[in-house]
Amino acid sequence: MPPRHQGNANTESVDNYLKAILALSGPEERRASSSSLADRLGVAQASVTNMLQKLATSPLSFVEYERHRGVLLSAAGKRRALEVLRHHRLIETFLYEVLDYPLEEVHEEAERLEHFISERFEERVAAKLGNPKFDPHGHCIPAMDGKMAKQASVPLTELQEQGTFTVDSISDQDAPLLKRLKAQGIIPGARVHVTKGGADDLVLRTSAASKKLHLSRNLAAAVRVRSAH
Amino acid sequence: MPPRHQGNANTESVDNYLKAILALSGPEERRASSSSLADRLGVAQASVTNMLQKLATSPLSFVEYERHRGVLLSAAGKRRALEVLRHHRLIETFLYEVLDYPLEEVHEEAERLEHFISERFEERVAAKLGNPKFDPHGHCIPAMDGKMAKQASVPLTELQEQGTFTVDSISDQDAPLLKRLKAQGIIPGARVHVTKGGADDLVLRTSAASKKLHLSRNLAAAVRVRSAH
DNA sequence: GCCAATATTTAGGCTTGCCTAATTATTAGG
DNA sequence: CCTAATAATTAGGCAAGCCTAAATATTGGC
Repeated sequence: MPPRHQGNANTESVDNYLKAILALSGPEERRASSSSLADRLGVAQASVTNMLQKLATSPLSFVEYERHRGVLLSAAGKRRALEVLRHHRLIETFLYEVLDYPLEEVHEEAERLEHFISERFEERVAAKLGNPKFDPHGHCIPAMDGKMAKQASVPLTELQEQGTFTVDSISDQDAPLLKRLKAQGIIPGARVHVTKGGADDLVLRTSAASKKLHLSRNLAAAVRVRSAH
Repeated sequence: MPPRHQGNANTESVDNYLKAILALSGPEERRASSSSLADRLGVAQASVTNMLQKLATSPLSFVEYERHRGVLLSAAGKRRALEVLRHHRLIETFLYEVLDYPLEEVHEEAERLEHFISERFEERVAAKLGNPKFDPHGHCIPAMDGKMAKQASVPLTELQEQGTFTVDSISDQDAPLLKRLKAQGIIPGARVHVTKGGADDLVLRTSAASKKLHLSRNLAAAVRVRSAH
């Protein structure tokens, strides 16, 4: 059979570009620069330009791209990116809840599998888990129609006042770091009392251990909190 | 980072060639011909020759290949093929047992995912399932060390005598066909009484429905039985 | 408003794995 | 045992995605 050659299909690589654009655009949907994409994806800048040109040209038109001006997801692109994100977070939840993975290992596995599961798999996993709204890092799982709740949390590093907060989510980007947070009881849902809000040395207390904790900027940046109820 | 370029790594494609060679070699470990591989993999013969040459040349040496004489798995190749087969069958079992997939859908999903799961995933799934020995089609799941029980069953089409048998396994290759077998109660473990052994029209009775069943050659070839206890 | 620093794009190449068409081996029949 | 049919290989190409190096835009500082 001749290759489908449908412009530019849903390959793993395309999915990864779309996901990266989604992440870099943020809630305000800023244009993402080629270099930021190259950074995030770990490829050369030229590769990014190349792919963006292909994506922009493709009849599927996942992106709106202008030379030297960065890129933005189209409606179709956003839909696809959110679908992959949904896959990712459902898989993470599944690995954690059903297969008892250690929290810090779910991301890497999900990153690989998200590209290859079928609609049926997605549906069955969601059903098994009771259509969860959040993954084990506390991140919101996009609904099937792509709708996703807005984030009302703030990184620990940007906290304005001291006080008591609930851990909303922790970053999945760095496994060893995540493991350290976990070891100190900083997981989604945990209560933290922040007693010193310096940018470089955050002091807090968790409800688990009553000892004071010092968080480096690194660690603190990986934690988002919201007001405690 | 420079590409690993380690001769010929464990790509999806390589895995599929190794699996196909394993299947075509059979228990007697016959040499597999290029054309049979091309057939099974749905690629051109030239593609097979090409890949076999690469595999044979690679330092990993997964195969023993001789021009015009077909190919055989090396110890390393067999090890790898059995690992992928283990992945495949564990995933099938998992989809069936844990995610409640319809039997006829597990194969296709497993065929895709088998290449991408980690060792951890394999280990966790096996644990969750209690280290199963058989997949839902009745096929033996290779152990971690590659050991696999010998098959003591025979296809319905090669039955010498009439009598009562236990369904050992049913083929996973053709989903619609599998669905028809399932609908007639012919699934692993079912008891069948074969009353007429003609090659083209097999007549039998299952313990479920007491009506007589006629199986076409197609269907019968997809069923393996063993003596009933 | 110009120029250097930085960001981006173009040009040209590479590997993987596939393809078709043409060629060469092997094998089976008379 | 030779030839025709069949099987396998070689030759030459293509698309996807990546790369480096060279060229070109954009931008911030003076």
